[in-house]
Amino acid sequence: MAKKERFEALLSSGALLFASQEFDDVSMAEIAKGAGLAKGTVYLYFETKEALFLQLLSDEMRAWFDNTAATLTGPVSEASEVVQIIASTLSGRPLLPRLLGLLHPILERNVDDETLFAFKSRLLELTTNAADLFERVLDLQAGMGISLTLWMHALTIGLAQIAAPAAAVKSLLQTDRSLSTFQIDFSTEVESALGALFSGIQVVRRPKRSPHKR
Amino acid sequence: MAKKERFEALLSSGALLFASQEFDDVSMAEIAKGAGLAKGTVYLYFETKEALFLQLLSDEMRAWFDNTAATLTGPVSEASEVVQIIASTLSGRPLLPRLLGLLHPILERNVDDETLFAFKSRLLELTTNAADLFERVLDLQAGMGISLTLWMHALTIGLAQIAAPAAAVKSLLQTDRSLSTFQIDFSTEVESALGALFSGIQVVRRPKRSPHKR
Amino acid sequence: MAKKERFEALLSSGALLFASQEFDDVSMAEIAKGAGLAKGTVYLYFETKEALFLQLLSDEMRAWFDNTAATLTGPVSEASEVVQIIASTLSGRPLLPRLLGLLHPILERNVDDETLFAFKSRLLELTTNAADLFERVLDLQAGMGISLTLWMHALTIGLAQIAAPAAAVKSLLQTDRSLSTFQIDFSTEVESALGALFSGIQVVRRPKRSPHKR
Amino acid sequence: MAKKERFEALLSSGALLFASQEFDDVSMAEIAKGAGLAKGTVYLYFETKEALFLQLLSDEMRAWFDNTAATLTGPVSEASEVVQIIASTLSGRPLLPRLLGLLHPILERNVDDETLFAFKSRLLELTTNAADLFERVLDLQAGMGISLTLWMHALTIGLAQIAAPAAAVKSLLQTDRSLSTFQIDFSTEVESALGALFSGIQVVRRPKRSPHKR
DNA sequence: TATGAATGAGGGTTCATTCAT
DNA sequence: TATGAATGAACCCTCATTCAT
Repeated sequence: MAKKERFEALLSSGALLFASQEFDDVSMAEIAKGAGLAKGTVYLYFETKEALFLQLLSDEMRAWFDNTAATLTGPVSEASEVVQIIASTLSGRPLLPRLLGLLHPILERNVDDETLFAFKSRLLELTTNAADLFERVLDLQAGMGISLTLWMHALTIGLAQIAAPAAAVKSLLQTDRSLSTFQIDFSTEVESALGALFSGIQVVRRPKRSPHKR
Repeated sequence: MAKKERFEALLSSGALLFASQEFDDVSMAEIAKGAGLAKGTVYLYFETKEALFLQLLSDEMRAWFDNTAATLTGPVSEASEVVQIIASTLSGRPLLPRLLGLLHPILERNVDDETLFAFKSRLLELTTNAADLFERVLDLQAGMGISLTLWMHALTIGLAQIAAPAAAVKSLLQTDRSLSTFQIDFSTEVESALGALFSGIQVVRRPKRSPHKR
Repeated sequence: MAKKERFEALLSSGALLFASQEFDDVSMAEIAKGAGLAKGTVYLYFETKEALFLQLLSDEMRAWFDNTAATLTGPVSEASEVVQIIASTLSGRPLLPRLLGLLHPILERNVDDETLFAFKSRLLELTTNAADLFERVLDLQAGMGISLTLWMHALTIGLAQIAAPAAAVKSLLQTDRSLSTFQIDFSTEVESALGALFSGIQVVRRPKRSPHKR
Repeated sequence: MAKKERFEALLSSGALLFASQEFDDVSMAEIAKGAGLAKGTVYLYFETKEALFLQLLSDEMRAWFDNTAATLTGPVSEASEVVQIIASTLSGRPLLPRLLGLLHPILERNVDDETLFAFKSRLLELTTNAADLFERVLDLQAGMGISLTLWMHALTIGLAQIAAPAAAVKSLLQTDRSLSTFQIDFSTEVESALGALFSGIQVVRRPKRSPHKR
C-alpha cells in the first residue's frame, strides 16, 4: 500500500529538514514538499506538526533501543564498556537528543489525548525494556534501572542543549578562549557523565540496603 | 536613582508572571504593566525579551549559588549531605531550572553579542566558583568540579522538563495508573540523581589516574 | 433503483446534520458517512455542497406547500385563520426558514447554471401556486398573491435569523432582562407579522384601484 | 487626536470595500491598506473583523435613524407618506440592509461579550426610539411600534437578500423572461411591503382590544 | 458506480519591537 | 526618559472538490 510509503516519506522529509533547522523553522509546507506531496496531505497522516515530530521521536527511540540492545546482547565485561556503547549509539542518532528536548515543552502540548497516550505507552515500554537491560547488564538492584533510564533521559536533554549552542554563542566560544569551558562535545560528555552515574548507582547500591526511594 | 528601581521592578514583574505561565505566554506588555510602566519603556532597560529573561536567570543563578555556598561553608561530613543541600536550594528556586531550560534553545538566540558575552562571563565565574566549592567540599580531584557542575546543569534542565508536564500529560498520568513511572518529583529525583553522580565521580576518581578527558 | 435511494439517503443525512449544526459546520464527509457512502460518492449525486442543500430546500418548500395547500383546501372563513395555518405549517418545518436564508447569499452562488435554472423554475411554479392559493383563499386582487408570497418569503428569512441567535447572544438575552425585547419566538412573530401583512393587503386593495406597481 | 481619525478611516475603508464586495471577500489586509495603515494596526481598533463590521452597522443604523427621525419630524399627513420616507431613507443606505443580514448569522458570532452587549444596548435604544417614533407618527397602539420595528428589520433583511442576487442569478433573470417575477427592486418592494404592514397594523388595532400578544 | 487519497487556496491574528512625540 | 501607537512577518489547518483506480 502506498499509504505506508507516504507516511514514511513524510517522516523522512521531516527528519531531513530537522537535521539542519530548528523545530520552529521547519514548516509543514516544506515537509510536504520534501515528500513530494501537497500541503494539506500531511494532515491526512498526522494530526498536527507536533504529532509528526512525536512519531519521529518514537521511531528514533525505538531504533536507538533496538540498536543498543543488540549491541549489548553479548557478554559485557565492564560498566565502562556499557557506557561507551550507549554514548556511541546515542551520538549516532543526533536527532534523538534534540527531539527529546522538544518532547516535554512542545510536542506533548499539541497532540490529542489518544496520540499522547499511545506515545506514552510506547515510551513506557521502551523505558521498561531499557531499565531491564541495564539492570541485567550492570547487575543492578531491582528498580534502579528505571531511575537510571530516567536520569539518562534527563542528562541527554540537557547535554544536547548545551552542546548545540546558538550560532552567536558558537562564534563567541571560538573567539574567546577564556570561555572554552563551555565548548563541550556531546559524545564525550555523555560518556563521562553516564560513566559517573552508572558507577555511582552501583556504589550507592550496596551501602543502602533499604529500597531506593522514589 | 529611579533607574535601578525600574530595572528591578521589571525583573520582578517578569519573574512573577513566569512563575505561573510559560515563557511564550508571558508578554512584554504584561511585564511592563506589572511594573507600572508602558510597553515601550521596557526596551529602555532590556534589549529584547530574551535579554530580560537572561538577566532573570543570571540573578537566580547568583542567588542560588550564594545561598548554597553559604550553607556549605560549615564542615560537611558526607557527600550525601552536600547533595541534600543542593537539592534543597535548587528546589527552593523553581524558576531557576526552568530558566536554565530556556537558556540554550531560546534566550541565547536573541540577545546581542555584548549581552551574551556578559552573561557567559558571569556564568563562567559562577561555574568556576561552584566547581571549586564542590571540589573542596567533596574532596574531588582537580577539574572534576567543572564536569560535575556541567552535568548538574544538564540534569537539572532535563529533570525540570520531565517533572513539569503539559496539562494533558498531567491529567493522563493521574488517570492512568500504569503510567505512574512518569510521575516524578523534581526535588526527590534531583537528590537521587545527584547522589549517584557525586558518588560515581568519587569512585571513578581513584582508578583513573589520568586527568579527566574533556 | 438503488440510485434514487442513495440520493434520498444523502438528502436525509444532510437534513439531519443541518438540524443541529450551521451550514458551514456540516461537512460533506459527514453527510457521506451519514448516508453510508464515501466522500467522493456524494459528488456523483450532487455537483456541489450548495446543490445538495438547494435540493433540500426545494424538497422542503414543496412539502410545505403541499401541506399548506391541503390544509387550506376546505372553506376558510377568515384571514386570521389562514395566517394561523401558514404560521403553523411553517413552524413545523424548522429547516425551511433557515434554508431560505441560505438561498440567496450562499446556495445560489455555487451551483451550475442548469441546476440554478431548474431550481428557479421550480421556485417559480411554487410561488405561482402559492400566490394563486392566497388570492383565492383571501379573495385578493389579482397580482397581490405574488407580492404577498414574496414578502412572506422575505419576512420568514429575517425572522428566522432573529429568532435563532448565536449562543453568546442567547445567553446574553437570558442574563440581561432589559434586552428581553430581542427575545422573540419565530412561530408567534410570524403569525403576527403575516396577520398584519395580510390585513394590510386587503385594506390597501380597495382604495387603490390602480394595479399594484412592480 | 489622531486616534479617532484612524478609527474612522478604517471604518470608511471597510465600508468602501464592502460596497463592492461580499463580507467574505473583504480582507482585513485590504481594509488596512485602504486606510493607509498596516495590517496589525487594525487590531488596535477592532477586536475582530466582525467587530469592525458591527461598528459599521451601528453607525449606519444610527445615521439612518437620525435621518429618518429628522425627516418625519414635521407634520405627516398619511401613513403612505411615512412609508415612502422610510423606504427612501433605507434605499439611500444600501449597506445597511446588507449589514443587517450579516448581523445575526455572522457578526454576532465572533465578538466578545462586552462588544456584543454594547451593540445590543445601542440597538435596543434605537429600536425603542424608532418604535416610539412610529407609534407617534402613525398613531399606533402602545407596543405596536416595537413589533413594527422588528418586522421592518426582518423584512429588510429578507428583501435585501432577494434583491441582490448572485451574479449567475442576475444573468439568468435577464436572460429568461419567464423568471421576471424574481426580478425585484429593493426600494419599490420595501415601500409596498411596509405599506401593507403599516396599514395592517392600524386595521388590526381596532378590532382587537386585547393587548398585542408577544 | 464507488472509493478515498490527494489537492491547495486562503486569511485572520499575535506580539516583540520600533519610533515619533 | 517615557509613552503607546504603529508595524508586519509568519503559519497552521480545514475542507470542498478532483481523479486515478
